[in-house]
Amino acid sequence: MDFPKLGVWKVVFSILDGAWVVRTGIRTFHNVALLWLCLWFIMMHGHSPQRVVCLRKESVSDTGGNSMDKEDKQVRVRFAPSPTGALHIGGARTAYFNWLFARQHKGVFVLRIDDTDRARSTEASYQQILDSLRWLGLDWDEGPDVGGAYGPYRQSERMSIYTEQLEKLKQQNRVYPCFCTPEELQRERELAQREGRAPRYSGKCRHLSADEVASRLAAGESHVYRLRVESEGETVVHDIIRGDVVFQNAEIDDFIIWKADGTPTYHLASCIDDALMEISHIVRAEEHLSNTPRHVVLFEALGFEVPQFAHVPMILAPDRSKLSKRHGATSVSEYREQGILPQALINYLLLLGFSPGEDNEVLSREQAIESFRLDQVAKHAAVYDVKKLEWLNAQYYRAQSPDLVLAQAWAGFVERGWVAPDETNRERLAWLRTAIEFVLSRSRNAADLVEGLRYYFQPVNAYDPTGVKKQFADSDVSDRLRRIAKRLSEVSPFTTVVVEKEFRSLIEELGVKGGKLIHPTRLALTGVTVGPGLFDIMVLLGRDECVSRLELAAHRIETGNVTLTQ
RNA sequence: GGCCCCAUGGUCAAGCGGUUAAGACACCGCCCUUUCACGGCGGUAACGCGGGUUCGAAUCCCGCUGGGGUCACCA
Repeated sequence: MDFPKLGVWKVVFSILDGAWVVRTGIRTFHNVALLWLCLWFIMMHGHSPQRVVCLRKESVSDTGGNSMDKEDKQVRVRFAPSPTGALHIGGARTAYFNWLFARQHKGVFVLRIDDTDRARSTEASYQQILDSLRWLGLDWDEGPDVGGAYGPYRQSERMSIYTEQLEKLKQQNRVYPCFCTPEELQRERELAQREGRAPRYSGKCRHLSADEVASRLAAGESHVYRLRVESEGETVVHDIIRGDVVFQNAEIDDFIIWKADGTPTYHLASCIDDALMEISHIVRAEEHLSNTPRHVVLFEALGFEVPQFAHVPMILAPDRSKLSKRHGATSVSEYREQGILPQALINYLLLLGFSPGEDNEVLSREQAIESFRLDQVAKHAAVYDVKKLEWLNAQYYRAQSPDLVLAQAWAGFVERGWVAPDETNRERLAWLRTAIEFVLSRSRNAADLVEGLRYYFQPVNAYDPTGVKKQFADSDVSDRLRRIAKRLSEVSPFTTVVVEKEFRSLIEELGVKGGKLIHPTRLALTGVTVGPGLFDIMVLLGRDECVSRLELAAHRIETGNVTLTQ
């Protein structure tokens, strides 16, 4: 929008203002005056109010578009975990946002392993991170295992590249060797802390004479390299989520970019890789925001273009502290072990810090790609809520077909001895499928399913205590159970419709309320008070089993053994 | 402590100067039902505080408070 038009727009908006006043009620003389002014303006210019509204809508859609689409530069984003532990849910979300952004812009999602810390990096962690990402369905286009034109993708394999870039900086006198020992620096930091100063490097080695540097280097004295940072001016980080963030250069000290052991620090390696891998947008956790001015300075020192940044907020524990082990599951693999479905976890992660709009919060990966907007990611940290994750999991879990659930749960069934590993009996499998179908709608996860299925496979050795109090209390309850058993033993065919008919006729004969028979029967048959429809359970259990369980329960009630059994 | 970021119900989160301040989870009722779950209907519950700017502020500005991050030869 060019400048002269702005004035016109201002007037247009004033008119809209006036229209608002009319609708919301005229309260003040001022508003009345404004209304007349508006009417006058409209008449003078021959605009109807509808026309004006129309103009505004156009202006909104003009400025509301996604500016990314206009740039033809390819989107390249990366997720760069350090293999020093499991993939954290915070990391998973960062990876997901990167992935979404890449997929949405038909860009490239790069997986890079930031393992410059050789002491803490482990192969097991590397494998676990890859497994977790795959499980979540976050596929990468370039990475250590799949290769790509910008490899290698493990920093430990890129040492020659870093050395080369360091040489470049040395030649341009952008860095200088620093001989201060860690202990010395530690002492200085502590002193600064005590005196209330910012703990910043003093610059002691910055002005060493060329001779001294040469001789100390020749003597093989241990040293690091620091970047010369201008203390004048300011560095601006353009952040897609937060807008411009300004840092005074005086706040940035001559930070270390090369360690004494001859390896680059994270800052150096990361910037070199991002530049050389032509990363267009760095989407990473908020904890890096404070480091970003250093990175901007580094990119510039290296002579590289500065990529765009987006710092996504952190995920906090319910007490608003940093998420840690004591808050329960924090890694993707733990959720996986707990029976959380990847679709559910990924969906939940999206909702943490982003609102897809509309009312639907249960959305597929494809819908997520479509609705995701990086610039609309929340600025504030989110507290994670297991309850909502579990609810989402239930949504996905129940939506699965019984056959799929059967396949997934099979190993667990075998382990419990509920099915033979090589079961091929058609009736048995169909029966199992039906049992699952009835329990599935009442299950939030695999553990619920197992619980709901238990009594089909195991004898009832305990009865729910509150159920006993309520349903087994009547003096004639054991007698009723025996009569039910007797009646059932004569039912044929033993199918839901027939069983229910017989059951209900017995209710009538006895002249009691349905619940008086139904509830004790359920408890006798399953040991619990909840579950699928009673007649469905009966048919699945089979006539003989029902009869014997009813008689056993009756016997236990009569002998007072009902609460003692284990 | 310096610097940086942030602030709407218990939690997630709409909102972009005029709204009865959405929606979801959780919680509480009611309905459905042989129980439970699902589902349906309804309810409780929020703009951290103080100053401005404005006819009008959750929305813009300043301060405070609170939370978080960072200041490593970790990433």
